[in-house]
Amino acid sequence: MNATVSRDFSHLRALLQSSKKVIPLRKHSFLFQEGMPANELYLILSGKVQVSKICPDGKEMCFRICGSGEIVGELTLFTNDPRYLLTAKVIEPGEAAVVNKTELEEQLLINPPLTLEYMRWMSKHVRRTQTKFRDLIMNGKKGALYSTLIRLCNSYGIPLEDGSIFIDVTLKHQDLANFCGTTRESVNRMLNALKQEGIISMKRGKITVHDLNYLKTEIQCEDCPPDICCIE
Amino acid sequence: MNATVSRDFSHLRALLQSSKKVIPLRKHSFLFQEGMPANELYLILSGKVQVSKICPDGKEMCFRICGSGEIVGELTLFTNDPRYLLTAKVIEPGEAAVVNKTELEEQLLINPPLTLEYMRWMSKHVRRTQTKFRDLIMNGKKGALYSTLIRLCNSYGIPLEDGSIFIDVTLKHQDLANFCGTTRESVNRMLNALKQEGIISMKRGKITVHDLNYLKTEIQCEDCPPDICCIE
DNA sequence: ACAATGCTGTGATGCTACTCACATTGTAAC
DNA sequence: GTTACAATGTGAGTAGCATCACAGCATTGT
Repeated sequence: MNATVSRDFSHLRALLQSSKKVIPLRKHSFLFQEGMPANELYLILSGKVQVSKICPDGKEMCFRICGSGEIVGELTLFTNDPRYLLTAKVIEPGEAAVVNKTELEEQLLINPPLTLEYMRWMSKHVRRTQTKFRDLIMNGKKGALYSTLIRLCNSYGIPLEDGSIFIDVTLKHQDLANFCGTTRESVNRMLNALKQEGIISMKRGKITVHDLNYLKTEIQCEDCPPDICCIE
Repeated sequence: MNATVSRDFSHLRALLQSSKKVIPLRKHSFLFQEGMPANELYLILSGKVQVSKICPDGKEMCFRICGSGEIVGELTLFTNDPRYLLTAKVIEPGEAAVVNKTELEEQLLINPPLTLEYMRWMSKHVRRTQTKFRDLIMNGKKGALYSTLIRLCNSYGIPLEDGSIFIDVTLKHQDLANFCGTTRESVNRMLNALKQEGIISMKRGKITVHDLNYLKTEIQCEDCPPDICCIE
């Protein structure tokens, strides 16, 4: 994942990294919250940040988990809207580089290679979202969960010797439910069913997927490349 | 809607319109289909085109309906993927301007105002998709349908004297179902319930919404601007 | 170590939405 | 107009999920 980011988006990353301002990410703190004035965006250097939308009725919808090398807060670029629409919560401590929004906008307009990278990145973003759409809506809640697990594998999976994939992110059942648009209880039941079948196992809150193919065939996965089929 | 497009995206539109090649859109024909080599994109001059993804099991997921002034096929820009991922079907005859993909890519890199417009457009795209996500996933199938109706009003609604909104697109129940990720029967039942309540009425396959507010409150609409809350 | 708190597991219950089946209505073609 | 076919309407049965309620564990802080 990070390899992909650095290969394809080296200019963008370099620019963001050149930022002098680095801030610590403290667990459970917010990088930004819905409604806050949006003047900057962030490059995650280490740690993990969860981006989600809080609904008026208290429900939460998770969109992304961002790790090292990923950009957060980009949605306010080139819009008139001066406020964040989403909330970014730190789920694993680390550091982030801070970039001024106006500065980046200016750079993007005069630096063709940078422009190209940014456009390429946005295109990918849109394609990712479309595949996710299909998964979350077309195959019921089971499809939504399986898809989320597959995407977690592609984004944060560490291959083990026996072919299993260890997902190196701590997610509560409630968090998974927020990704899938379902309930904690449903996630719990579905995960337990998968455990029974030996498809997955869990240890200290982290999931290992033993049979990724089972998940893929269940949701009629079309084997889109891992840089499309991931947690955005 | 079209007013918005021309105001915000005049450069982009002008470039696309300067294209010498114009093709007719014949009803039920395809502008492109999934898997076809993608070398060009299109500006709809008149008529309407529906963009959707066909799933392996025969189900269809609709993403957009594009009318005059809108750009179709943009997702292949700046990607290595030489093929269309979606299918564009003509649902109302008209004409489209054809633009070479490579040409547009080159233009985009050397023409800053154009670049700016394109990025702005992509940002909007992503934001639209995010709000749609919440609507389709968080409030059940009723939320999905109501959201689709609201978006249709914003994109293709014609205000009537009595405050009602006439949606000027002919959509079968099955098409609406494809937008919502539900079934024809469910759409039928929900629409009939809305008719009973006097919220909507139908005439020759087209819907008139009499009480848009009812739909909005039912899905906890946060009144996002119409250029975000629309059929993409 | 203990209490307090948060997370996970599980049954019971009811609503939501899908499926299947078929009737009715609308529409296009001849 | 008549016929054929497509689209809509509706009932019955069922699967899928949400909800509520509460018990068992695990983690954290003091």
